[in-house]
Amino acid sequence: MKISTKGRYALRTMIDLTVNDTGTPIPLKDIATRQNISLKYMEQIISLLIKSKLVKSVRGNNGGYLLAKPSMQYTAGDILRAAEGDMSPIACIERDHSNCKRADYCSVLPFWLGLNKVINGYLDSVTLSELARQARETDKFFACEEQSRKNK
Amino acid sequence: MKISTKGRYALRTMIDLTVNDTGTPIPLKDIATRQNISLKYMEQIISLLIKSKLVKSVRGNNGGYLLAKPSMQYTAGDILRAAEGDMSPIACIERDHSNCKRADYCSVLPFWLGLNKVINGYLDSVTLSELARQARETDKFFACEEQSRKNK
DNA sequence: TTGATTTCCTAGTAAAATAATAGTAAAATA
DNA sequence: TATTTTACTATTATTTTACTAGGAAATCAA
Repeated sequence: MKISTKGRYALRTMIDLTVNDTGTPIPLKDIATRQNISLKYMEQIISLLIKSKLVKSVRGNNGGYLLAKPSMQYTAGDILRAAEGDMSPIACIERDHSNCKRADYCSVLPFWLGLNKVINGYLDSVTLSELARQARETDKFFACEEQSRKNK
Repeated sequence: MKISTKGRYALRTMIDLTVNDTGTPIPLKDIATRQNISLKYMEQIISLLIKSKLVKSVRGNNGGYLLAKPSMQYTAGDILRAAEGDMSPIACIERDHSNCKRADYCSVLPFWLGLNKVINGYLDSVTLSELARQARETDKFFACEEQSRKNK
């Protein structure tokens, strides 16, 4: 049960956008360089954030990306759910839990719902601004990179 | 970030062993039939539980499997960690978090450690006997089966 | 001691997911 | 018009998942 690079890179992207915010659009190339992530892969990940309206984009020369709202107003859950699609630990309880036809009979469902609750509860208790603050405190902004193919 | 069939089947196996406990070994064939899971796949999963000493096995005719201790003394975390290998949300913090060389500089690590804590804290707050009780209360013991290949 | 049953162990494999790479079109600006 | 940057789509290598398969070893009952 691991969070994929999509989620982790998305979080780092959002933190980077916050920490390096100057009011003008930040080109993805800058973020990719700072975070040492492939630009092309990054494009796909940020497109997920665009679709969920977490970031605004400006095309063309001097274009780039901007947070859609103040960093206080994002939770880690918002970002991870946008990137990973869903943060529920089992398929049965994605979005509406109308997924599993056996839900009415499933004796384990309450247990999974409880797990889902503590996970998303925690994720939504942490704001992007808090993550950015911690990143600013750390001298340089590094993030865990294990499990990416590139670094093996 | 999903729990795989290994973890889910392992949990169902342990619940089945508890609910159907009579003191004598329960053959895996019986569990596989009741739970509608491939016997051969089940063998691999229960071998993980054997290795972690969660169940005892008796070979030969009239053989089968037994809980190694009272169901009160297992947590869902014990079972899922045995089956899934680890229940930490990112590789950096598996077992000892000596995995990631950049741990000292990682500004996101505290966030992931927090997530890890709420996940495993929850998993360890639920006992097998509690899960078995809920299974007994439900008329028939069903468990969610979505996401397995067989059922698609 | 033979046959049936059951665990144990290892290898193989199809499908899906992951983590990218690649190319090109469209927009914007200088 | 050249350059920069986002936007979109396709392709691909690798890994993981979820099995299937076969046979050895142990145990018991007849």
